[in-house]
Amino acid sequence: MTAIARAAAEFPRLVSLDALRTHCADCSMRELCLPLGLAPSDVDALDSIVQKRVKVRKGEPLFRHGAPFTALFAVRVGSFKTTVVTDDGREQIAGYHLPGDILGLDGVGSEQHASEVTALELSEVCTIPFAQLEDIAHQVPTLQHNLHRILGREINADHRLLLLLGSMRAEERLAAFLLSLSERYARLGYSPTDFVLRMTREEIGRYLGLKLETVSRLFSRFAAEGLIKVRGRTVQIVDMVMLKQLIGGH
Amino acid sequence: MTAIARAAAEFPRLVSLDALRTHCADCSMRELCLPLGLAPSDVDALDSIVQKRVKVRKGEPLFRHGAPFTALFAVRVGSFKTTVVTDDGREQIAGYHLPGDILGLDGVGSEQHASEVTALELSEVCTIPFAQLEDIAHQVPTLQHNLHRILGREINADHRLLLLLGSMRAEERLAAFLLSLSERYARLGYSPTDFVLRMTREEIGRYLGLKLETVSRLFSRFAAEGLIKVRGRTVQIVDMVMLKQLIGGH
DNA sequence: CGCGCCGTTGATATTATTCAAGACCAGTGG
DNA sequence: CCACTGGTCTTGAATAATATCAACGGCGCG
Repeated sequence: MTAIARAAAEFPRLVSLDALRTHCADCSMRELCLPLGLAPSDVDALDSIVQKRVKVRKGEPLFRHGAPFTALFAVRVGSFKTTVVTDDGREQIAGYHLPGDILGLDGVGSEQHASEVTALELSEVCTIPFAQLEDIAHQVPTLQHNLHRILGREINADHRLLLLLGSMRAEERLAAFLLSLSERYARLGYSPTDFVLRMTREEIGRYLGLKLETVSRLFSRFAAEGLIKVRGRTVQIVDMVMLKQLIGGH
Repeated sequence: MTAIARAAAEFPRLVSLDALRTHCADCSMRELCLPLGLAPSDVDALDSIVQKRVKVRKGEPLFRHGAPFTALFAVRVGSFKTTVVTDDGREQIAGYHLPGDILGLDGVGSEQHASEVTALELSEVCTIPFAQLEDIAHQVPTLQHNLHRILGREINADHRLLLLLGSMRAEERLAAFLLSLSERYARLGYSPTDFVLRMTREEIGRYLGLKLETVSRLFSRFAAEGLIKVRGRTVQIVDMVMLKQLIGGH
């Protein structure tokens, strides 16, 4: 593991204290977020409604199940989980979110959030009031189009998870999970092979539709088979090819 | 050949397109579909881009996995399924669709459809070219808002299915499936207790993440317990209360 | 009438869960 | 500095749930 990759994985980004407002134009997530492809003047328009950064501490909710839907959130720093619950309290984690991701999309379909978003570590988001976003999107076709694409990509991500939950065996699920994290970290400029999980075994299980013991056993087995190295939440992918072959190996 | 291509081939030019046009204003699905809450003049604007009805025969695809995304479709008559597939060919059914539902939302996130939609019986859809829909939505805020809500509701529906697949036992899944169908038929003005399934046991299984034998056994068991009556695909819900209690009964 | 798909049911195998015990690890206070 | 504590993680053994394999019945359609 390189020092840079390790540092990036282990420490949340430092936040400069002097900037009170978020400026999309300066944001390192610009190209992964809503402003993608916008003209500078349109980025300013978007900027004007984006409220200043909000810090969320580890374990704290950004919004709760049933809360009124007023805004979307863009992850700047840190990571989050989205959970859905049954009437009798069982939970399913519908997604893990990294910088650049947009949170709260589940509220777009109704007046209330059907899910709950919680920080997995000290994190930071930009708040984007939805009514105002719709107004500006109405004037800026590219922004409207970006919003559509973000909603559409959420649907695609959910479909991939449905496929995983509905048709894959436990070992395939975990392999797919690790590979998906790898890919996402790579896209953010981090190491695709070395990273630190931000969630517990139980949370991984609630995402993959498995019990925590099953997840733990699989980590041990993957390590014994030389596919990965694990030490607690630190994971190193040793044999990416085999891991990929594992999916679809019936 | 997809249904659209066939329709284009089958209707010669001498047939007046106007006569074949769908008019949202007259459509019985008006209040369940995109035009909801639109002023009459705005309905006309939407009408102007909605292409003539397309018939899709049983088992035929409306569009295939990987096909370029150009349009959304509104179900007028009949029913459809949306399927997602793994690289190695395993399928998951992500949704069943009834009149008033909008199909093809999975394409909004990219240039191509990630899923495939197939008719379960002789069905009929309206084709809504997406680029033109975005244009009109740009002029009609209510329509833009409706589009957002439709995308958002798809996310909510997917989340409910994730919850089902990730956290429910087989019997709970089937009960939830039957209750969800019941509710949707009721909303369409049909009986909430008596309906005919349009899909095979295997398709139900691919939706619920179960094998067809398991689905069949559960139907038999529910019938033996007096919850439902089954004859082939004809289902009658006898004890709605018990069926609801079954979910979350662990 | 017969063929093919669909559905049911039984016996068995497999997979993942449950229950249980203990190890590890970081933080805390004596 | 060390023991203590609570949460997390690992591992084993027994159990439960669902899948698999297999046979057969039935219905609808050509």
